[in-house]
Amino acid sequence: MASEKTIGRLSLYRRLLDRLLVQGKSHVYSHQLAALAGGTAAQVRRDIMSVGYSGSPTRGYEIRELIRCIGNVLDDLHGAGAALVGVGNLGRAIMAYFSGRRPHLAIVAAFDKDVYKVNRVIHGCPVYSSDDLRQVIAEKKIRVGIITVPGNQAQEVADQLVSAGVSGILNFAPVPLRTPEHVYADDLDVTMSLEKVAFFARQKSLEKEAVKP
Amino acid sequence: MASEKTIGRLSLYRRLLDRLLVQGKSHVYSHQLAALAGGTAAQVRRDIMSVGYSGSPTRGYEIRELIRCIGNVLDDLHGAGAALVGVGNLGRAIMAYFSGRRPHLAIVAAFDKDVYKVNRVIHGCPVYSSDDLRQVIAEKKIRVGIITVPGNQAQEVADQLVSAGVSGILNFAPVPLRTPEHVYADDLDVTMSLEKVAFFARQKSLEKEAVKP
DNA sequence: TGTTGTGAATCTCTTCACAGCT
DNA sequence: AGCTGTGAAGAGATTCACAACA
Repeated sequence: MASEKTIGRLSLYRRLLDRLLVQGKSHVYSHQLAALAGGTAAQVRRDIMSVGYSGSPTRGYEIRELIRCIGNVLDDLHGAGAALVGVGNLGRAIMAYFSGRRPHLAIVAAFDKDVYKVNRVIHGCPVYSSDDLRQVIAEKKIRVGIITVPGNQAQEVADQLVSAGVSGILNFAPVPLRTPEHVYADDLDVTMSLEKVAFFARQKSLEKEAVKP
Repeated sequence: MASEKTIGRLSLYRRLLDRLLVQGKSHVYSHQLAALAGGTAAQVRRDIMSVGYSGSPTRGYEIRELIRCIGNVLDDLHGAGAALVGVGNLGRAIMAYFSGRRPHLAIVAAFDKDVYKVNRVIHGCPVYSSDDLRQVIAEKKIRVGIITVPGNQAQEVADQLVSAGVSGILNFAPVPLRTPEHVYADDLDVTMSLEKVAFFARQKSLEKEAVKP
C-alpha cells in the first residue's frame, strides 16, 4: 500500500499532468515531472510504480493514461462529497476554492451555528444549521469532514462528525484532534507552518550574512 | 540543529503550554504534553532536548521556563514581520487569524493588485499596491512572505518576494514554488491535503466494512 | 544514447529501553 | 515509584546505481 507521503505527491502529480495535457503535451519523463513537482526523478518513478502503471523507456509516461491510473488509486469510484463545518472567513475561502474544481471531490454541505448564515447557498453549496449535521451527513452519505471553526470548538465538532459517521477529517483549527483509530485525521496547522517558515528564514539569513560578512 | 519536524512540533507545544498556563498549571510531564499534541512521550522529550532545557524527574517540566526556552529557539530576538500577497478570501482569512495573535510574528504588510483594495487597513494591517512590494519590504525589513494569490500568479509573486529580499515563503497556492537555495519555502497545499484525507477515509471505511460484513 | 523499474544502500525520524535521579 | 535524558535499535522514506530495454 502506498504511503501517506506518496498519496500526497500523487495528488500533486495529477494536477501537474492536467496542466501539461492542457498545454498539448502527450508524454512526460520522470525528470520533467520531478522538476515541476520539486522532487527527484527517482522519487517520481517510485511513486508512479505504486499506481501500477509503466512508462516506456523511449517516450516516458503517457500523460493521459497516467492521470487515469492515479485517479484509479485516489478517487472513489462513486465520487465523494465532503462537509465543511464553520462558515467563517477561512471556511468561505475554502468553499470558494473548491467550488466547481474537482467534481469527484466537492464540498456538498456546509454547517454553521449562526442563523444568519444557514439556509443560504454559498459558492454553490448549501449551508445548514449545525443542529442538522448528523442528519444531513447521513442522508448525503458524506465520509469526509473539513473543520474551519475556532480552536475551542474544533474537538467538539470533530466528535460530532465522527459520531455522524465520517471516516476522514481535515482540520484547520490550531488544535490537534483526538479521533478514534478508525478515523483518519490530518491537522493543517497554519500557525505551525508560519512559525516554521519564520524560523528557517532566519537560519537562511544568518547563513547569507556568514558568507558575506 | 533541530530538524524541520521538530521545529514544527515546538511551535505546537508552545501553544499547548500557553493554554496550560492559562488553566493555572505550572508543571507538565512529557506524557501529558504528548497526549495533548497527539504524539509520544519519548518524542516530546527528544524535541525538548533540542531547546536545551531540562526538566525535573519529580515535577516534570516547568511550563513558564519551557515556553521561554522554546521562544529562544523559535523567535527572532527583534520580532519578525511577514508580508502577505493576495488579499482575496484566503488572504483575508489568514490576516484575520493572525491579527493580534502573536506580536513577535505579525503580518505587517499586505499587497494586492486591485486598486479597490489598496490603501486600506484590513484586520489592522495596511494594504499596499503590489507595485510597491519591493520598496515596502525593504523599508520594513520583512523577511517572510505569505502567498495567497491564484496558482497562475504564485511563481511570479515568489520571484518578486525573493528579489525583494525575503528568505522564507509560505505558499498557499496549489503550485510548488521554485526558489533559490538561500530561500526556505513551504508549500501548504490544501487540495493535496483534502485528497489525502479522502483517500484514507475510504481506506478506513473499507477496513470497517471488512470487519463487520 | 537516454530512459524506466527496482534492489540495495543511505539517510532521517521515531521508538525502545534503561541508567540516573529525586 | 515514576519521571527525565539519551544511546541504541528500529522503521520509513529517499536516493543511488545499474540491468534491461527501445
